[in-house]
Amino acid sequence: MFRDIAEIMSKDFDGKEVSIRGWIWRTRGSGKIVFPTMRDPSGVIQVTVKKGNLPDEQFDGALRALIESSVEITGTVKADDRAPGGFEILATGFNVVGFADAYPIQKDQSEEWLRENRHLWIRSRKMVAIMKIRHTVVGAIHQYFREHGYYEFDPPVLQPNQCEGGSTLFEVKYYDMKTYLSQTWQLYAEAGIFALGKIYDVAPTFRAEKSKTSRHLCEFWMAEMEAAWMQLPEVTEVAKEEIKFIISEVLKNNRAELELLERDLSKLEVCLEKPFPTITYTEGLEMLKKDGMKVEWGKDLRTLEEEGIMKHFDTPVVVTHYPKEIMAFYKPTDPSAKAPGPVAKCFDMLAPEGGMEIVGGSERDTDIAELSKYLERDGENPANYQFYMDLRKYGSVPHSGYGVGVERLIQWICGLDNIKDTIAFPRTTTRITP
RNA sequence: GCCGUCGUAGCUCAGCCUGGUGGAGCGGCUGACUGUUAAUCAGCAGGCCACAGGUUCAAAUCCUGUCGACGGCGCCA
Repeated sequence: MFRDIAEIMSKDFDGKEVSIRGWIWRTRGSGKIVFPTMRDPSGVIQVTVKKGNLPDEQFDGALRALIESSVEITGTVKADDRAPGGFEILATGFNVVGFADAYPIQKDQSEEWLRENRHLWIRSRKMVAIMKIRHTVVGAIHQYFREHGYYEFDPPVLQPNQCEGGSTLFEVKYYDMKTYLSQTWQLYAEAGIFALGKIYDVAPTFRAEKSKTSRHLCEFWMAEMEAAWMQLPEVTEVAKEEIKFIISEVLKNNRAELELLERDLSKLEVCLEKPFPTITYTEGLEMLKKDGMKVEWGKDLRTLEEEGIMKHFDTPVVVTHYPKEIMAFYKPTDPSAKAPGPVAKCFDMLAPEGGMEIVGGSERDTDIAELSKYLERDGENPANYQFYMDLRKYGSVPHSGYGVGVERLIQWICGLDNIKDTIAFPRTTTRITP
């Protein structure tokens, strides 16, 4: 019976014989003794292989096996202060299943090299920790929505229309026609709510933005929700509650991983203790003006400005009511809002420690004339949105939704410099391999 | 799209300013060592100096162009 390494790193196993299997993480040897440190998905443990304790050909195998060789080991667990982690296995059997070539990833590595060798780098302790946290985050999203009466609803990935701006679409050959990879599920979600009421999904999203930043991927996962009858004030509260739940699940399940990533846990814990504030775009600008920043009403918040606003907060913040003119066509004007110009019933959620946008959402416009006007503004033909307009003709209701950038959320939760580390195989403007 | 940085051994880099026989560390291989934590010590192998032109007696080094990678901005999640 093979056991997980994490399981045997305790006093209960001290002195007992165990078998493990995994890969050589580090190794060091002399003519008579070898110290391979083994890893498996659960953890690492040092193994001590002494000549004479096992057949000579197995000792020779231990001496010859390079990093990442796959091995089955039998031996006795011993507490030993000289071993990293406090426990080691004194080997009596060492069966090399697959000898590894010289491993290309060593101690001095450039970011570029690690991306070139991502298929191997995901074995690293750092990537394993991040992928385990990702597992918790995505699981929490499903759990949150299912426990709150939402149905999972899957939209098509191949879509004929734009939604967030035509220049950022990936075009796909579709028999003798052309179509595009999904930028959002939104148009289809707005149809789905008339059947299911409250829906959500977690799905891949494709945007051909030419963004070369540490916060952008061309292929990323978006966790979206859409709900009939829901209006802006309510939907922002749903978003806050969802994010809070995700953070609590990560803190509950992934403390060891966060510590391995050297994440300051207090930055996450404070988010469970306090409510997330809601401010308007206009109020945000006032804060920036008080800080001496030059800002102009009517322009979108830039990275610098989002960072400036978030200096005042240590939890995520919802910013509502951005200027109507700079928003996507489906975000409706809020006639009752007090602002220097027309503003939309929309919101972003900004993360602390830098002001990254982790959520974007809005109420959806139900006025066919308004929708047509703003589609034309964007150079689109409203006739191509027949099905979308139909939704306003057959029992229209107020409704709202938002999308969470899964990788952005993970990046902030893990405290990572670069979003490319939040996903096993990142797709960027310049990389589609491995 | 704009701005910036960088392409030299399998990896990480020095050398370039001031042109003159290509260097180090790590990794690999051989050998020594029965407690290593990025082991140590001795030796060996390993290079179209991104590519293409140009200047020069002579180019990794100077000039021009191309390609590639990375980062920042804008835009977005």
